[in-house]
Amino acid sequence: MQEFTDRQIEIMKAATNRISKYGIQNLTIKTLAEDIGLSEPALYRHFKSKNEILLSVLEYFKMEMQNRIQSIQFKEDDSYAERLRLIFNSQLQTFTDKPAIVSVIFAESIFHFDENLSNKVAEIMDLMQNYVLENVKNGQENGQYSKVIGASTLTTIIIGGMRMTVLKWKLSGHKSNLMKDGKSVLNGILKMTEK
Amino acid sequence: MQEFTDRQIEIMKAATNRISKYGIQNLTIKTLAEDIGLSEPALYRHFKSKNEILLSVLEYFKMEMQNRIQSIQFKEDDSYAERLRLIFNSQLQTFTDKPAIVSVIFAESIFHFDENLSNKVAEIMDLMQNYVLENVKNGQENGQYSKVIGASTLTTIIIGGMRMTVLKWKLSGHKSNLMKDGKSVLNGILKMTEK
DNA sequence: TACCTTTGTGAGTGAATACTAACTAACTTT
DNA sequence: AAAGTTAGTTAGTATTCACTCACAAAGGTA
Repeated sequence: MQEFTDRQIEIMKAATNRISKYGIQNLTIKTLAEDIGLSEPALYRHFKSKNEILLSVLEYFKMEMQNRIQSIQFKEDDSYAERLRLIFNSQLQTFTDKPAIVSVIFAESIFHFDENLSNKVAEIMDLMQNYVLENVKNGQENGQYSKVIGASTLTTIIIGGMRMTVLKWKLSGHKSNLMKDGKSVLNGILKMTEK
Repeated sequence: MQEFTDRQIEIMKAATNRISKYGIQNLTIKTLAEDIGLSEPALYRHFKSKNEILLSVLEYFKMEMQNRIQSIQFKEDDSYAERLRLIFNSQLQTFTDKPAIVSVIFAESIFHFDENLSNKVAEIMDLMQNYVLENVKNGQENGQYSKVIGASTLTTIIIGGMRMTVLKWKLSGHKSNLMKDGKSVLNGILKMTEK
Protein backbone atom coordinates (compact mmCIF):
# COMPACT_ATOMS: atom_id res chain seq x y z
CA MET A 1 0.00 0.00 0.00
CA GLN A 2 1.35 3.35 -1.05
CA GLU A 3 1.93 5.92 1.66
CA PHE A 4 2.08 9.67 1.28
CA THR A 5 3.93 12.24 3.36
CA ASP A 6 2.16 15.27 4.83
CA ARG A 7 3.79 17.49 2.24
CA GLN A 8 2.70 15.24 -0.58
CA ILE A 9 -0.87 15.32 0.65
CA GLU A 10 -0.67 19.11 0.92
CA ILE A 11 0.47 19.29 -2.70
CA MET A 12 -2.22 16.89 -3.85
CA LYS A 13 -4.92 18.91 -2.13
CA ALA A 14 -3.65 22.15 -3.63
CA ALA A 15 -3.59 20.55 -7.08
CA THR A 16 -7.15 19.29 -6.65
CA ASN A 17 -8.35 22.74 -5.64
CA ARG A 18 -6.58 24.40 -8.56
CA ILE A 19 -8.22 22.06 -11.03
CA SER A 20 -11.60 22.49 -9.44
CA LYS A 21 -11.41 26.28 -9.48
CA TYR A 22 -9.62 27.02 -12.72
CA GLY A 23 -9.46 23.79 -14.70
CA ILE A 24 -6.54 21.58 -15.53
CA GLN A 25 -5.17 24.09 -18.04
CA ASN A 26 -4.37 26.32 -15.10
CA LEU A 27 -2.63 23.68 -13.06
CA THR A 28 1.03 24.45 -13.63
CA ILE A 29 3.98 23.82 -11.40
CA LYS A 30 4.27 27.56 -10.99
CA THR A 31 0.68 28.20 -9.84
CA LEU A 32 0.81 25.13 -7.66
CA ALA A 33 4.03 26.20 -5.99
CA GLU A 34 2.57 29.65 -5.38
CA ASP A 35 -0.57 28.17 -3.82
CA ILE A 36 1.52 26.28 -1.31
CA GLY A 37 4.10 29.00 -0.82
CA LEU A 38 7.06 27.03 -2.05
CA SER A 39 9.42 27.39 -4.98
CA GLU A 40 8.87 25.34 -8.09
CA PRO A 41 11.84 23.01 -7.64
CA ALA A 42 10.65 22.20 -4.13
CA LEU A 43 7.71 20.32 -5.63
CA TYR A 44 10.15 18.06 -7.42
CA ARG A 45 11.52 16.97 -4.06
CA HIS A 46 8.15 15.37 -3.39
CA PHE A 47 6.98 14.20 -6.81
CA LYS A 48 9.12 13.30 -9.75
CA SER A 49 6.82 14.95 -12.27
CA LYS A 50 3.60 16.85 -12.68
CA ASN A 51 1.86 13.73 -13.95
CA GLU A 52 2.97 11.92 -10.82
CA ILE A 53 1.06 14.49 -8.78
CA LEU A 54 -2.14 13.92 -10.74
CA LEU A 55 -1.72 10.17 -10.60
CA SER A 56 -1.29 10.34 -6.84
CA VAL A 57 -4.42 12.45 -6.45
CA LEU A 58 -6.39 9.75 -8.22
CA GLU A 59 -4.71 6.89 -6.38
CA TYR A 60 -5.29 8.61 -3.05
CA PHE A 61 -8.99 9.03 -3.76
CA LYS A 62 -9.30 5.46 -4.97
CA MET A 63 -7.79 4.13 -1.75
CA GLU A 64 -9.98 6.37 0.37
CA MET A 65 -13.12 5.38 -1.51
CA GLN A 66 -12.32 1.70 -1.31
CA ASN A 67 -11.73 1.84 2.45
CA ARG A 68 -14.76 3.98 3.05
CA ILE A 69 -17.19 1.80 1.16
CA GLN A 70 -15.73 -1.48 2.39
CA SER A 71 -16.15 -0.36 5.95
CA ILE A 72 -19.83 0.54 5.70
CA GLN A 73 -21.60 -1.55 8.31
CA PHE A 74 -24.65 -3.16 6.76
CA LYS A 75 -27.16 -4.63 9.16
CA GLU A 76 -28.14 -8.15 8.32
CA ASP A 77 -31.75 -7.27 7.66
CA ASP A 78 -30.91 -4.27 5.47
CA SER A 79 -32.62 -4.65 2.12
CA TYR A 80 -30.44 -4.36 -0.97
CA ALA A 81 -32.10 -1.05 -1.73
CA GLU A 82 -31.11 0.14 1.71
CA ARG A 83 -27.54 -1.01 1.15
CA LEU A 84 -27.38 0.88 -2.14
CA ARG A 85 -28.67 3.98 -0.38
CA LEU A 86 -25.91 3.68 2.21
CA ILE A 87 -23.24 3.33 -0.47
CA PHE A 88 -24.38 6.38 -2.42
CA ASN A 89 -25.00 8.33 0.73
CA SER A 90 -21.38 7.84 1.66
CA GLN A 91 -20.25 8.83 -1.81
CA LEU A 92 -22.40 11.95 -2.02
CA GLN A 93 -21.35 13.01 1.47
CA THR A 94 -17.71 12.77 0.42
CA PHE A 95 -18.36 14.92 -2.64
CA THR A 96 -20.26 17.47 -0.55
CA ASP A 97 -17.41 17.67 1.93
CA LYS A 98 -14.71 17.89 -0.72
CA PRO A 99 -16.33 19.26 -3.90
CA ALA A 100 -13.02 19.79 -5.63
CA ILE A 101 -12.28 16.10 -6.03
CA VAL A 102 -15.28 15.75 -8.34
CA SER A 103 -13.56 17.84 -11.01
CA VAL A 104 -10.67 15.42 -11.02
CA ILE A 105 -12.27 12.00 -10.84
CA PHE A 106 -15.12 12.80 -13.25
CA ALA A 107 -12.69 14.00 -15.86
CA GLU A 108 -12.33 11.11 -18.28
CA SER A 109 -11.67 13.54 -21.05
CA ILE A 110 -8.98 15.77 -19.61
CA PHE A 111 -6.55 12.93 -19.02
CA HIS A 112 -6.75 11.67 -22.57
CA PHE A 113 -3.11 12.69 -23.02
CA ASP A 114 -1.72 10.19 -20.54
CA GLU A 115 -2.57 6.53 -20.45
CA ASN A 116 -1.67 6.06 -16.81
CA LEU A 117 -4.01 8.84 -15.82
CA SER A 118 -6.94 7.75 -17.92
CA ASN A 119 -6.51 4.19 -16.71
CA LYS A 120 -6.62 5.34 -13.14
CA VAL A 121 -9.85 7.26 -13.75
CA ALA A 122 -11.28 4.13 -15.39
CA GLU A 123 -10.27 2.07 -12.36
CA ILE A 124 -12.20 4.38 -10.06
CA MET A 125 -15.26 4.15 -12.30
CA ASP A 126 -14.99 0.38 -12.46
CA LEU A 127 -14.72 0.13 -8.72
CA MET A 128 -17.97 2.00 -8.15
CA GLN A 129 -19.64 0.12 -10.95
CA ASN A 130 -18.76 -3.21 -9.42
CA TYR A 131 -20.25 -2.27 -6.07
CA VAL A 132 -23.48 -1.35 -7.82
CA LEU A 133 -23.52 -4.33 -10.15
CA GLU A 134 -23.03 -6.72 -7.26
CA ASN A 135 -25.86 -5.07 -5.37
CA VAL A 136 -28.18 -5.25 -8.37
CA LYS A 137 -27.40 -8.90 -9.04
CA ASN A 138 -27.97 -9.87 -5.42
CA GLY A 139 -31.12 -7.80 -5.23
CA GLN A 140 -32.51 -9.48 -8.32
CA GLU A 141 -31.60 -12.98 -7.19
CA ASN A 142 -33.21 -12.39 -3.82
CA GLY A 143 -36.34 -11.16 -5.52
CA GLN A 144 -36.10 -7.66 -4.07
CA TYR A 145 -35.48 -6.04 -7.46
CA SER A 146 -37.50 -6.66 -10.58
CA LYS A 147 -35.84 -8.72 -13.27
CA VAL A 148 -37.57 -6.86 -16.08
CA ILE A 149 -34.28 -5.07 -16.76
CA GLY A 150 -30.95 -6.85 -17.05
CA ALA A 151 -28.46 -6.30 -14.24
CA SER A 152 -25.88 -4.49 -16.29
CA THR A 153 -28.45 -2.21 -17.94
CA LEU A 154 -29.91 -1.35 -14.57
CA THR A 155 -26.42 -0.65 -13.25
CA THR A 156 -25.82 1.73 -16.14
CA ILE A 157 -29.05 3.54 -15.32
CA ILE A 158 -28.20 3.86 -11.64
CA ILE A 159 -24.62 5.02 -12.15
CA GLY A 160 -25.66 7.27 -15.03
CA GLY A 161 -28.42 8.91 -13.03
CA MET A 162 -26.14 9.52 -10.07
CA ARG A 163 -23.31 10.87 -12.22
CA MET A 164 -25.74 13.18 -13.99
CA THR A 165 -26.88 14.51 -10.63
CA VAL A 166 -23.31 15.18 -9.59
CA LEU A 167 -22.59 16.86 -12.92
CA LYS A 168 -25.58 19.15 -12.55
CA TRP A 169 -24.50 20.02 -9.04
CA LYS A 170 -21.04 20.88 -10.33
CA LEU A 171 -22.43 22.98 -13.17
CA SER A 172 -24.65 24.83 -10.69
CA GLY A 173 -21.49 25.91 -8.88
CA HIS A 174 -22.33 23.51 -6.04
CA LYS A 175 -25.46 25.49 -5.31
CA SER A 176 -27.98 22.71 -5.85
CA ASN A 177 -28.43 20.24 -3.01
CA LEU A 178 -26.43 17.20 -3.99
CA MET A 179 -27.49 14.96 -1.12
CA LYS A 180 -31.16 15.72 -1.67
CA ASP A 181 -31.14 15.46 -5.47
CA GLY A 182 -29.04 12.32 -5.36
CA LYS A 183 -31.46 10.67 -2.95
CA SER A 184 -34.35 11.69 -5.19
CA VAL A 185 -32.81 10.09 -8.24
CA LEU A 186 -31.81 6.91 -6.43
CA ASN A 187 -35.20 6.58 -4.75
CA GLY A 188 -36.87 7.17 -8.09
CA ILE A 189 -34.98 4.33 -9.70
CA LEU A 190 -35.47 2.05 -6.72
CA LYS A 191 -39.16 2.83 -6.58
CA MET A 192 -39.45 1.60 -10.17
CA THR A 193 -37.18 -1.36 -9.54
CA GLU A 194 -38.35 -2.69 -6.20
CA LYS A 195 -40.84 -5.47 -6.44
CA MET B 1 -27.79 32.20 -38.63
CA GLN B 2 -24.05 31.75 -38.82
CA GLU B 3 -22.60 30.31 -42.00
CA PHE B 4 -19.33 28.51 -42.46
CA THR B 5 -17.13 28.22 -45.52
CA ASP B 6 -15.93 24.86 -46.82
CA ARG B 7 -12.45 25.53 -45.49
CA GLN B 8 -13.81 26.42 -42.07
CA ILE B 9 -15.76 23.18 -41.94
CA GLU B 10 -12.66 21.29 -43.00
CA ILE B 11 -10.72 22.87 -40.14
CA MET B 12 -13.50 22.17 -37.65
CA LYS B 13 -13.63 18.52 -38.66
CA ALA B 14 -9.87 18.15 -38.38
CA ALA B 15 -9.96 19.76 -34.93
CA THR B 16 -12.72 17.41 -33.81
CA ASN B 17 -10.77 14.38 -34.99
CA ARG B 18 -7.60 15.55 -33.28
CA ILE B 19 -9.39 15.95 -29.98
CA SER B 20 -11.10 12.62 -30.33
CA LYS B 21 -7.88 10.78 -31.09
CA TYR B 22 -5.32 12.52 -28.93
CA GLY B 23 -7.22 14.77 -26.52
CA ILE B 24 -7.43 18.49 -26.34
CA GLN B 25 -3.88 18.79 -25.03
CA ASN B 26 -2.73 17.68 -28.45
CA LEU B 27 -4.84 20.10 -30.40
CA THR B 28 -2.39 22.83 -31.34
CA ILE B 29 -2.37 25.14 -34.31
CA LYS B 30 0.70 23.30 -35.54
CA THR B 31 -0.76 19.77 -35.43
CA LEU B 32 -4.02 21.05 -36.85
CA ALA B 33 -2.29 22.78 -39.76
CA GLU B 34 -0.31 19.61 -40.46
CA ASP B 35 -3.47 17.50 -40.48
CA ILE B 36 -4.97 19.71 -43.16
CA GLY B 37 -1.75 20.25 -45.05
CA LEU B 38 -1.63 24.00 -44.58
CA SER B 39 0.73 26.33 -42.81
CA GLU B 40 -0.11 27.70 -39.38
CA PRO B 41 -0.85 31.26 -40.47
CA ALA B 42 -3.28 29.92 -43.06
CA LEU B 43 -5.60 28.85 -40.26
CA TYR B 44 -5.75 32.42 -39.06
CA ARG B 45 -7.22 33.43 -42.41
CA HIS B 46 -10.28 31.40 -41.49
CA PHE B 47 -10.56 31.77 -37.74
CA LYS B 48 -9.32 34.61 -35.64
CA SER B 49 -8.10 32.37 -32.81
CA LYS B 50 -7.83 28.80 -31.63
CA ASN B 51 -10.73 29.30 -29.25
CA GLU B 52 -12.84 30.51 -32.14
CA ILE B 53 -12.28 27.17 -33.84
CA LEU B 54 -13.48 25.25 -30.80
CA LEU B 55 -16.43 27.55 -30.33
CA SER B 56 -17.43 27.04 -33.94
CA VAL B 57 -17.22 23.27 -33.61
CA LEU B 58 -19.68 23.45 -30.76
CA GLU B 59 -21.93 25.97 -32.47
CA TYR B 60 -21.97 23.90 -35.63
CA PHE B 61 -23.02 20.78 -33.77
CA LYS B 62 -25.65 22.68 -31.83
CA MET B 63 -27.22 23.97 -35.04
CA GLU B 64 -27.10 20.55 -36.65
CA MET B 65 -28.66 18.88 -33.63
CA GLN B 66 -31.39 21.46 -33.35
CA ASN B 67 -32.34 21.11 -37.02
CA ARG B 68 -32.15 17.36 -36.94
CA ILE B 69 -34.36 16.90 -33.89
CA GLN B 70 -36.83 19.60 -34.87
CA SER B 71 -37.39 17.95 -38.20
CA ILE B 72 -38.18 14.50 -36.85
CA GLN B 73 -41.63 13.63 -38.19
CA PHE B 74 -43.76 12.31 -35.36
CA LYS B 75 -46.94 10.55 -36.35
CA GLU B 76 -49.97 11.79 -34.54
CA ASP B 77 -50.63 8.48 -32.84
CA ASP B 78 -47.00 8.00 -31.75
CA SER B 79 -46.90 7.46 -28.01
CA TYR B 80 -44.58 9.72 -26.02
CA ALA B 81 -42.33 6.74 -25.40
CA GLU B 82 -42.14 6.23 -29.14
CA ARG B 83 -41.29 9.89 -29.66
CA LEU B 84 -38.50 9.67 -27.10
CA ARG B 85 -37.14 6.62 -28.87
CA LEU B 86 -37.07 8.52 -32.14
CA ILE B 87 -35.21 11.44 -30.57
CA PHE B 88 -32.54 9.27 -29.00
CA ASN B 89 -32.33 7.09 -32.05
CA SER B 90 -31.44 10.14 -34.09
CA GLN B 91 -28.89 11.24 -31.52
CA LEU B 92 -27.21 7.85 -31.20
CA GLN B 93 -27.11 7.45 -34.96
CA THR B 94 -25.30 10.79 -35.25
CA PHE B 95 -22.74 9.72 -32.65
CA THR B 96 -22.24 6.38 -34.39
CA ASP B 97 -21.66 8.13 -37.71
CA LYS B 98 -19.35 10.76 -36.27
CA PRO B 99 -17.82 9.34 -33.09
CA ALA B 100 -15.29 12.13 -32.77
CA ILE B 101 -17.85 14.78 -31.92
CA VAL B 102 -18.67 12.95 -28.68
CA SER B 103 -15.25 13.79 -27.27
CA VAL B 104 -15.94 17.44 -27.79
CA ILE B 105 -19.53 17.92 -26.71
CA PHE B 106 -19.31 15.63 -23.68
CA ALA B 107 -16.34 17.50 -22.35
CA GLU B 108 -17.67 19.85 -19.72
CA SER B 109 -14.35 19.70 -17.93
CA ILE B 110 -11.89 20.39 -20.71
CA PHE B 111 -13.29 23.80 -21.48
CA HIS B 112 -13.14 24.99 -17.90
CA PHE B 113 -10.56 27.56 -18.98
CA ASP B 114 -12.88 29.53 -21.20
CA GLU B 115 -16.30 30.77 -20.26
CA ASN B 116 -17.60 31.02 -23.83
CA LEU B 117 -16.70 27.42 -24.48
CA SER B 118 -18.14 25.99 -21.30
CA ASN B 119 -21.31 28.02 -21.82
CA LYS B 120 -21.69 26.59 -25.29
CA VAL B 121 -21.32 23.04 -23.97
CA ALA B 122 -23.94 23.85 -21.35
CA GLU B 123 -26.26 25.17 -24.05
CA ILE B 124 -26.05 21.89 -25.94
CA MET B 125 -26.79 19.95 -22.77
CA ASP B 126 -29.72 22.21 -21.95
CA LEU B 127 -31.15 21.82 -25.40
CA MET B 128 -31.25 18.03 -25.16
CA GLN B 129 -32.53 18.23 -21.63
CA ASN B 130 -35.43 20.41 -22.66
CA TYR B 131 -36.52 18.01 -25.38
CA VAL B 132 -36.58 15.21 -22.84
CA LEU B 133 -38.21 17.23 -20.09
CA GLU B 134 -41.00 18.32 -22.41
CA ASN B 135 -41.57 14.74 -23.48
CA VAL B 136 -41.67 13.54 -19.87
CA LYS B 137 -44.10 16.25 -18.81
CA ASN B 138 -46.44 15.57 -21.71
CA GLY B 139 -46.21 11.84 -21.18
CA GLN B 140 -47.10 12.22 -17.54
CA GLU B 141 -49.97 14.61 -18.18
CA ASN B 142 -51.39 12.29 -20.81
CA GLY B 143 -51.19 9.41 -18.40
CA GLN B 144 -48.72 7.45 -20.52
CA TYR B 145 -45.92 7.77 -17.97
CA SER B 146 -46.23 7.06 -14.27
CA LYS B 147 -46.21 10.08 -12.01
CA VAL B 148 -44.48 8.24 -9.19
CA ILE B 149 -41.30 10.11 -10.10
CA GLY B 150 -41.15 13.87 -10.65
CA ALA B 151 -40.61 15.03 -14.22
CA SER B 152 -37.22 16.61 -13.60
CA THR B 153 -35.92 13.61 -11.66
CA LEU B 154 -37.06 11.28 -14.40
CA THR B 155 -35.38 13.52 -16.98
CA THR B 156 -32.13 13.32 -15.03
CA ILE B 157 -32.38 9.54 -14.99
CA ILE B 158 -33.03 9.33 -18.72
CA ILE B 159 -30.30 11.75 -19.76
CA GLY B 160 -27.91 10.28 -17.20
CA GLY B 161 -28.50 6.74 -18.39
CA MET B 162 -28.01 7.70 -22.01
CA ARG B 163 -24.89 9.73 -21.32
CA MET B 164 -23.45 6.87 -19.32
CA THR B 165 -24.06 4.55 -22.24
CA VAL B 166 -22.27 6.91 -24.60
CA LEU B 167 -19.39 7.28 -22.15
CA LYS B 168 -18.98 3.51 -21.87
CA TRP B 169 -19.02 3.25 -25.64
CA LYS B 170 -16.33 5.89 -25.87
CA LEU B 171 -14.20 4.21 -23.19
CA SER B 172 -14.54 0.90 -25.05
CA GLY B 173 -12.91 2.55 -28.05
CA HIS B 174 -16.26 2.57 -29.85
CA LYS B 175 -16.28 -1.21 -29.80
CA SER B 176 -19.49 -1.68 -27.86
CA ASN B 177 -22.72 -1.33 -29.80
CA LEU B 178 -23.98 2.13 -29.01
CA MET B 179 -27.31 1.87 -30.80
CA LYS B 180 -28.14 -1.45 -29.14
CA ASP B 181 -26.98 -0.50 -25.65
CA GLY B 182 -28.68 2.87 -25.85
CA LYS B 183 -31.96 1.28 -26.87
CA SER B 184 -31.62 -1.20 -24.02
CA VAL B 185 -31.18 1.53 -21.45
CA LEU B 186 -33.98 3.68 -22.82
CA ASN B 187 -36.36 0.73 -23.08
CA GLY B 188 -35.45 -0.28 -19.56
CA ILE B 189 -36.35 3.11 -18.19
CA LEU B 190 -39.50 3.32 -20.29
CA LYS B 191 -40.56 -0.17 -19.27
CA MET B 192 -40.42 0.97 -15.65
CA THR B 193 -42.08 4.28 -16.43
CA GLU B 194 -44.87 3.38 -18.77
CA LYS B 195 -48.18 2.87 -17.10
C1' DT C 1 -3.51 46.40 -68.32
C1' DA C 2 -3.85 47.87 -63.62
C1' DC C 3 -5.73 47.09 -59.25
C1' DC C 4 -7.98 44.66 -55.46
C1' DT C 5 -9.27 40.73 -52.72
C1' DT C 6 -8.50 36.19 -51.15
C1' DT C 7 -5.70 32.72 -49.50
C1' DG C 8 -1.59 31.11 -48.97
C1' DT C 9 3.77 31.14 -47.29
C1' DG C 10 8.47 31.40 -44.45
C1' DA C 11 10.39 33.43 -40.69
C1' DG C 12 9.92 35.02 -36.56
C1' DT C 13 8.32 36.73 -31.46
C1' DG C 14 7.34 36.91 -26.70
C1' DA C 15 5.36 34.35 -23.22
C1' DA C 16 4.70 30.16 -20.75
C1' DT C 17 5.96 25.59 -19.33
C1' DA C 18 8.10 21.39 -17.24
C1' DC C 19 12.07 20.49 -15.50
C1' DT C 20 17.35 20.89 -14.03
C1' DA C 21 21.83 22.52 -12.00
C1' DA C 22 24.21 24.09 -8.33
C1' DC C 23 24.06 25.36 -3.96
C1' DT C 24 22.62 25.76 1.24
C1' DA C 25 20.72 25.45 5.78
C1' DA C 26 18.84 22.45 9.14
C1' DC C 27 18.39 18.11 11.09
C1' DT C 28 19.82 13.11 12.03
C1' DT C 29 22.92 9.54 12.51
C1' DT C 30 27.27 7.72 13.71
C1' DA D 1 32.21 16.58 16.06
C1' DA D 2 31.92 14.64 11.39
C1' DA D 3 29.19 13.04 7.75
C1' DG D 4 25.06 12.25 5.38
C1' DT D 5 20.22 13.24 4.34
C1' DT D 6 16.24 16.12 3.65
C1' DA D 7 13.96 19.94 1.91
C1' DG D 8 14.44 24.09 0.47
C1' DT D 9 16.50 28.13 -2.65
C1' DT D 10 17.93 31.17 -7.07
C1' DA D 11 18.89 31.09 -11.62
C1' DG D 12 18.58 29.10 -15.39
C1' DT D 13 17.39 25.86 -20.00
C1' DA D 14 15.15 23.87 -23.96
C1' DT D 15 10.89 23.51 -25.83
C1' DT D 16 6.39 24.58 -27.14
C1' DC D 17 2.72 27.58 -27.88
C1' DA D 18 -0.59 30.99 -30.02
C1' DC D 19 -0.12 34.37 -32.86
C1' DT D 20 2.03 38.19 -36.20
C1' DC D 21 4.60 40.26 -40.08
C1' DA D 22 5.81 40.97 -44.60
C1' DC D 23 5.37 39.12 -48.71
C1' DA D 24 3.46 36.41 -52.98
C1' DA D 25 0.49 34.03 -56.28
C1' DA D 26 -4.02 33.59 -58.28
C1' DG D 27 -8.30 35.18 -59.77
C1' DG D 28 -11.89 38.66 -60.43
C1' DT D 29 -13.06 43.30 -61.80
C1' DA D 30 -12.57 48.32 -63.48
